[in-house]
Amino acid sequence: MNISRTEFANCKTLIKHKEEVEDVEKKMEIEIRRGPWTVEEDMKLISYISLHGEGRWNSLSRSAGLNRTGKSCRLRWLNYLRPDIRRGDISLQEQFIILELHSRWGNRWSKIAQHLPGRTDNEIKNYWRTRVQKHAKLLKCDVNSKQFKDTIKHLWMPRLIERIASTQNVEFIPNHYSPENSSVATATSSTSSSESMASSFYGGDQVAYGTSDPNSGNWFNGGDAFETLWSFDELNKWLLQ
DNA sequence: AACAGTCCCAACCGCGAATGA
DNA sequence: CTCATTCGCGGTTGGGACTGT
Repeated sequence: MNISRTEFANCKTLIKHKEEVEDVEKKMEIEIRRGPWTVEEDMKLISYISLHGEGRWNSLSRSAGLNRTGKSCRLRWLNYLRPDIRRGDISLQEQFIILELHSRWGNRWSKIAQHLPGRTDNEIKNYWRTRVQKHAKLLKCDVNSKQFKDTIKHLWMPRLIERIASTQNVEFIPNHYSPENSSVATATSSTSSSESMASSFYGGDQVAYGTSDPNSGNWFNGGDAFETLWSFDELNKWLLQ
């Protein structure tokens, strides 16, 4: 077994630390709060961060007077309380981006989330697990199988493009569009490939639409469940071809 | 109305990596 | 170099909401 010195040291530290924490918690009967956050806790966290900023979560938790772990505070802030969190249904465009980026990077939720302003990795992960995996289950195929990936690439994504093109004007193309990325113009017509559409939306590997205002009526809005894009029978027929 | 089954999401957990003393 | 602490990621789960019978 190959293990680096650092890894070995980390293992030892982890075990020792865990034992110590458990020991102290037992002895002192410290009541670390778990479960759903109360309004008061939220207010404490928000007001503390607005005054002192985020980071150093363990000490932040103590200083803010919260009987929570630093981890719990961080999660609550990042996934729920942050002011730039975008709520509501995942739009068609966002669905498209998730499908496209997942096909490239797999379960790299945080990386995918970087390309969806206001969406958290947790939200995207939940979306994938509840919606996309549900379809794979219905079709009785593995979500990582080539068959299912092909379904996404050749059926779902083109359908999404059609729907997006039919519901959006050219004016609603992403605001990072530039003349050198002229594929966008054709991408919004029904004959484009999903690849060119994808690159037009999120600018390849760069975060290209970070300036989109989540609250304005831009191309991000107008969510629509992708279940409405096709029927289950239709999907099944395609799979059996 | 009552119950059972399913869906969905907030929150937790374990782990590895990074950072600082 | 070692040890302690913190951060961030991906996987999992508990329970409320919703839907069907």
